[in-house]
Amino acid sequence: MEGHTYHFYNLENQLQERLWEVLKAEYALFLAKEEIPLETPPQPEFGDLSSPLPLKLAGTLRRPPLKIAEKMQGALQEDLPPFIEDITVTAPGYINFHFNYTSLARSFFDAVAVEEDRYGEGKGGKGKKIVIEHTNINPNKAAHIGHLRNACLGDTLARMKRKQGYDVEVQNYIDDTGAAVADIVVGLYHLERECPRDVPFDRFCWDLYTEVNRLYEEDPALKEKEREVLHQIEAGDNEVAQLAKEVANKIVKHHLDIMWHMGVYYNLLTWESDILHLGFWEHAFERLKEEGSLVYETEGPNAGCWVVKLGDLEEFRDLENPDKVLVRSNGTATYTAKDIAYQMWKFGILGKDFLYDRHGLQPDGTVLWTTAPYGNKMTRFGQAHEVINVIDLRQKYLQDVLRLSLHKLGFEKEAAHSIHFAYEVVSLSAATAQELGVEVEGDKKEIYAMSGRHGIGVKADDMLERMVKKATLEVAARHPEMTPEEHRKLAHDIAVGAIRYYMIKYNMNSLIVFDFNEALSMQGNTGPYLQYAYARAANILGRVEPEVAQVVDLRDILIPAELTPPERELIRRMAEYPTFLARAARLLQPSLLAEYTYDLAATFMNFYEEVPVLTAQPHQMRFRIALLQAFRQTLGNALHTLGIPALLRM
RNA sequence: GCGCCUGUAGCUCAGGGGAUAGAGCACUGGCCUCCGGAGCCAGGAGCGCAGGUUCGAUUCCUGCCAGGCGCACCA
Repeated sequence: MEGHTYHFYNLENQLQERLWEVLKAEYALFLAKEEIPLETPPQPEFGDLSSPLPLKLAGTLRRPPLKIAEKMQGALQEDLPPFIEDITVTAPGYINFHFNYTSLARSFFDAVAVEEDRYGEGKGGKGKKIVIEHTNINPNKAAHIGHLRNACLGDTLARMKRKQGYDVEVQNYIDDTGAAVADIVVGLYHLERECPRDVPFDRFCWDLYTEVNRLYEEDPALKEKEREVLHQIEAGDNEVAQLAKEVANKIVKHHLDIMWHMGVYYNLLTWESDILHLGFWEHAFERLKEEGSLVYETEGPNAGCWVVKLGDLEEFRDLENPDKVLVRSNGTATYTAKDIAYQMWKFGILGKDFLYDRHGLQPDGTVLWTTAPYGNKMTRFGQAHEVINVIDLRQKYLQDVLRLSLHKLGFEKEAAHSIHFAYEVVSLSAATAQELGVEVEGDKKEIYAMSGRHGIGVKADDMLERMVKKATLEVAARHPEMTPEEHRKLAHDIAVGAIRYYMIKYNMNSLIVFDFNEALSMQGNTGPYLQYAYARAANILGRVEPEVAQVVDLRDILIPAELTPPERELIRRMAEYPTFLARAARLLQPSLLAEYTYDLAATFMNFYEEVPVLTAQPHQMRFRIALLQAFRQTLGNALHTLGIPALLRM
């Protein structure tokens, strides 16, 4: 694509490219470049990177794999990236690439020197806008660790996509008109509960929500009150609706506060009440009726409803009643209907827009906007190429309905660009459930689901506070010279690192069984381990004599012809950062980047133990200082992508 | 009943058609005259079961077993 101007960037892609070319030239074979296998060999004798491609092709080419490997080896040698110094072939048919680490280091140093904190970024997303919706906590109670997983995943995803050049708009949807808020209003208004002065409002609501739901079961008349409140909220312009708005506002404040503590920021708050009052659905309804894609049923189970027919789609064929009702026989819209209108707005195809206002400045210095009943017109929001909804796996069916409905309603492109970022939920281990006072009894279950309705769950700020406390003890023990405030500040950053890493290190299909013991760990494969690696590197660099530091420049530092194994490993890992970042962003898989970053830190830890820096010979010391500078930059960039604070001391 | 997801070391998880399946925790034994021991090195132990496809399966397909979650004119 770019001729043969080699750069270590996407080292693997370049080798795939070369293999592809050779395949074309020698065998007139065309394979998808991503399908050309490359792997890290188990033994150093087999090189640094190798391909079993000949084995794969032996069948189709009807030749012994070893012969194919040898022929390809010959062709490959005619034009090699500078950091490949040798190609060997081993039985039964592997092509092995051996790096020239001095040349690789040169190329890598150049890139870091030029790009600095942008090292590793890509530009594949240039000119494309993505709307990412995450957090979306019902504004009726304190946030818990399940919400934390959602926010950490969503925020990391946003950071990764931004670093691929995408224009990312992060939205946090606030359902301020739903049953959840109504239940709190029932408690405050009808049961006349009051929040004690010394209790944070979100915590008070956590308990109130549980109480109200318990009372519903005992007293059906109270459940009637919920319906009444919902009607009043929808109608607006009354005392109850006002109270609901107040509740939602206060709770959202708490939610934003904890998320900001976690380093999670947003661009826009979208309020369901605005969607409601602006008539998003009614507007969409008219459009869809005009286009004839909605069906009015006159018979069958859905008689009297407007539906979207999903029965002929493969996903829904076997369902008992596959069609989705959007407008009930009483004329009201279902939740899915509103969701469709909202999704249409995100893509800029609704033909209607919100009004906007500044919500305020976030701690990172960016402005948070909000939809508002009496705001201003603005054109910058929505209009996405791609929409990613970060919602747990349990919503899969509904998200499928949403996407397929768009498809059936004639918005094929938008349907194809509607992505459900689905992740498994967080549950509680038996030990943690017990600690929270959940009745464990004799049923011996291993895991306990969290439940807002039943008040079962670990609150996000309890989690953070416990983590901070633990980290404070550690920091205070190590740094008696620092003030308690400094201890607390550092501990906070460590806690954020620990929690964020914990929340994204599992892949999305993996159910997190939350256990305090494990989650509070700061050893091994954890966030603080990454931060510790950074602090150690920074510590060495801080001890470099100024006159030495002056002469170390990544761009012209002399790189020894012979490098030690830990040096080579470190160079290789660092050079892989752009590849991993791009892959994690493309596959929407934050855990891949977490894993990479852990490997990078571990590789450095090994280097740290094995290779002296400040006590080495002058020329070697200078090179190793440069290596550490590059490491600090690379790890720092990776940490930034993960939203984990990089610390000079800890 | 139908659909989706998951079964890998004692525990929590990576990996994924190819050369000896990797981490962390826990356990055992080592490592500070040397840049911070939140660390490093070493050790034991594992792909749910049965078929199939393939030169090659832990990976792909089918069935079974076990667990989780979904399948509204609720939000």
